[in-house]
Amino acid sequence: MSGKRRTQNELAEGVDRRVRVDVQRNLDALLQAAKTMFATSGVDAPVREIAEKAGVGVGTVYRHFPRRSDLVAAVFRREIDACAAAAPLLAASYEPGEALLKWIERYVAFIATKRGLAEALHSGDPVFEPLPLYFQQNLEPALGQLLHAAATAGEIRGDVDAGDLLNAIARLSGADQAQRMVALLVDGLRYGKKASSGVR
Amino acid sequence: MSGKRRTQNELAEGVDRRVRVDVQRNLDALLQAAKTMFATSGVDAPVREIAEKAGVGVGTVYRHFPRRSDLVAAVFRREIDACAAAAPLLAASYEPGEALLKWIERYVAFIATKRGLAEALHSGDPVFEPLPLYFQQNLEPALGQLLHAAATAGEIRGDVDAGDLLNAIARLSGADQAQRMVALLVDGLRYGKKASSGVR
DNA sequence: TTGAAAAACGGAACAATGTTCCGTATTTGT
DNA sequence: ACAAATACGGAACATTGTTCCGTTTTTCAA
Repeated sequence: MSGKRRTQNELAEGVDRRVRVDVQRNLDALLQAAKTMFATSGVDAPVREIAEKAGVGVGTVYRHFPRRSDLVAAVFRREIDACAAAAPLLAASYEPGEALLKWIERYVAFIATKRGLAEALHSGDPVFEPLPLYFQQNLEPALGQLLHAAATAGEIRGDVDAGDLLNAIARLSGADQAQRMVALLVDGLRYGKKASSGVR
Repeated sequence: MSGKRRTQNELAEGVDRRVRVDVQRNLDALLQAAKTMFATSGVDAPVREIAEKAGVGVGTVYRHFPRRSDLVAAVFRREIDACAAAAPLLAASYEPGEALLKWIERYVAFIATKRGLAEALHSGDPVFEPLPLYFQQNLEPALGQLLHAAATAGEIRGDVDAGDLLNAIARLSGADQAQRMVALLVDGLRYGKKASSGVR
């Protein structure tokens, strides 16, 4: 016992203790429970209930997610990723205009299942700060591609900002008439398009 | 003193005791305080603070307004009325298309000053039930007139529902890019219009 | 003017929730 | 197997909406 092993409090930097198994287990259970809870009761589901459903104490929740919103963010990150990933797939399978429409449809469906998310997303509440950022960084490029392609193809006008559109749709979704309102917005996209090839 | 006067506990129906002066005074103070509070801190301002600013106890607040949202509703009713009243005025002073645009502008400004209202308005929360109804009943006819007039003049399409548009704008407002998004929505209005007379 | 009934008042007390704290239990590395 | 490190659970605290009730104010008629 003389080599370069680390006794208890020997050093402090560059450790590599592997993550404890219970941590991973609890984190998974938590994320799973939260996902279910958010889908059924909305993003305002009480932390206590989520913790209980996951079989852990609230302390555990808050150690992993300092703020309630961090949990929300974590749960949605996955689905956001999935939604973003759908863009290139659609772009490869359909013509520009069609791909754009289909992706928006997908996006609307995603937002719709998250009762209260759209509201929380952009409502001054500082607690939900991380979410919009992640949304933007991931969904904006995805939509941007589709938008650009469609504009190049002359299907829509070219001066629409992906971020704006993302926000607008998110805000519109959740309403009873969301479908119609989004359709109206999409028509707005076509309003000043340069060519008028594919519109009937 | 024998006529038809009511002694203390004589009858129970059809009384006409005039409203107590303190009631009116407190109600005014409350409405005023709430209005200010909502404008500065948003509609989520704590009841306690509003009560304090008005110089009354929370009990008084709740006697007048059973639910927190009732207070919110009362405060906004006035401004909603004012906004609705602006429609016929604009209609009389401008041509259909112009009047519509100006009113929407007015409406956007109104919504913008109420941080959080747009979100609360249509967010499942049963507490804010009375608001949407009042909005609809007062603003829908107002916008409906303008919409109809503009459609008749061929400035916009004729299949747009006033309620839908009201909701959509309310949801869009509050965002940083609200201006642009609403503009996009308005362009959507013009998309399928029958004639193309006044558009440059 | 006066006094009792009616109405309203203020704020303590209660309930629901987010968040923090800390004594205890679990896991890890030797 | 043991000690240090880490994580755990849940009680306790803070904030806010809402209810309750003893006290105060106002009204009305004599």
